[in-house]
Amino acid sequence: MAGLREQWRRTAMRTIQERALDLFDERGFGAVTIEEIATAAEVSPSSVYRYFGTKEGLLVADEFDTMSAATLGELLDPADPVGSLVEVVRRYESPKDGPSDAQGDGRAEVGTAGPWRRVRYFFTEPSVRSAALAAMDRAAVRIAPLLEAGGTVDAAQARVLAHALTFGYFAALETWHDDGGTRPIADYVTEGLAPLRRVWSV
Amino acid sequence: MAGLREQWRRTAMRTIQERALDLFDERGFGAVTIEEIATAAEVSPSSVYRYFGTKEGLLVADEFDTMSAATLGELLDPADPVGSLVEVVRRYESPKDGPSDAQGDGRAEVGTAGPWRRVRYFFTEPSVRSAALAAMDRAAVRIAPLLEAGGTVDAAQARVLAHALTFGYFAALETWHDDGGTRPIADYVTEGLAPLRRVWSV
DNA sequence: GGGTTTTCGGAGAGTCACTGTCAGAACGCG
DNA sequence: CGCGTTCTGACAGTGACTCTCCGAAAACCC
Repeated sequence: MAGLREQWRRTAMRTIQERALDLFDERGFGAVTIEEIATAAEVSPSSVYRYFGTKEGLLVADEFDTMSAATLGELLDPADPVGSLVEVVRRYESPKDGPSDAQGDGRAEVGTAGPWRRVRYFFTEPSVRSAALAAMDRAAVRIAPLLEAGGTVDAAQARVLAHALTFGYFAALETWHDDGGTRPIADYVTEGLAPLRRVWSV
Repeated sequence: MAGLREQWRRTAMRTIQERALDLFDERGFGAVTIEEIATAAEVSPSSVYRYFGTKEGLLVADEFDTMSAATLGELLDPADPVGSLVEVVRRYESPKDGPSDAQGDGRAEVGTAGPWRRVRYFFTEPSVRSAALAAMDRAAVRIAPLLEAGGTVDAAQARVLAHALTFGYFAALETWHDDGGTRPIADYVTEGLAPLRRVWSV
């Protein structure tokens, strides 16, 4: 099913991202060129653009972008979107893949390993932050119709609430980052978005 | 008080923006270079960058960015931020400066004149949209501490709610734009953000 | 398994947004 | 009018990003 091409494409993308992260961590985002990343990953600069579109795209690869509408619909409960969001975060933030104790030294720290390694740049590099905001916006556009299907709000309100959810998540993520990334992200989302729950309470 | 320099700077900025809008409307955002804008406005490209930073900055000149914290504090009521936002929009959207009937033909249309002329590009040019999102984000960062001072939420929640407000406004603005821009923006904000009011209701 | 089609990565050239630096000019002030 | 400050324009440079073309390898068909 997964052809050779598709398979190689995935591994290539992962290695490109890892090499890029290595270079970014070493010398800073701005001081690394696409050409250097391409050389380090043993691909052409063209491929980096084909895969990720922009330099920021190397860090902001939105999982929601590739997620089908059906899958998204399963995850999100229109009656309790905040709860659904927390659940998604909690599931994605599994101990194995999460940032906690990735090096076995008993300490969790932002940017050491796991899928959250890249998140650090969301809040330190302005251009990356902007790209992350754009990703949140795209997610909101896809979530809005699902909220509308819930029934209690119209299309315009669903659009507003979808943005409130995704960017509220972003804000919670920043608080998590500012805190040093030790406690689970899901906790920050739960606490930070608590006031928003009132919107959907009877 | 306003020295000659400051005065000339302001008029220069306005003419640059107007020339830029003219060119954008005529040939599209992507097809116009900074150099062409500079030539049309009879300034150097350096000045364009000095004034606006980026090409998108020509369209996304955020009023909140230049607004002092004190002024912002006066406008925003922590007990009813949604109402404050509606009030600010209503005041800014005065009939004279607004998009309504600017040509005296009895029709209001998006992008014909007034301060809302540039808003059209927020929702048609991806890079401009991204810049607008970044401006909303900056506004949220400034608003958050004011919400916290209200007393009912902590810092993390204030950050979430500030983002919910600013990006909710953005969403309402898009609905307004999609509708053709005939009805007042304040109406869209009022209706779109209505569910968010529940957050602050007793 | 051989021939055809389709797809995809690499190479190269080109555009343009954006960043510095620097010298000169205009302004503000005494 | 003279002096220090501030702003402007000119210039060169960097690098992100786009576009096009070509060869190779995978996918498809028999």
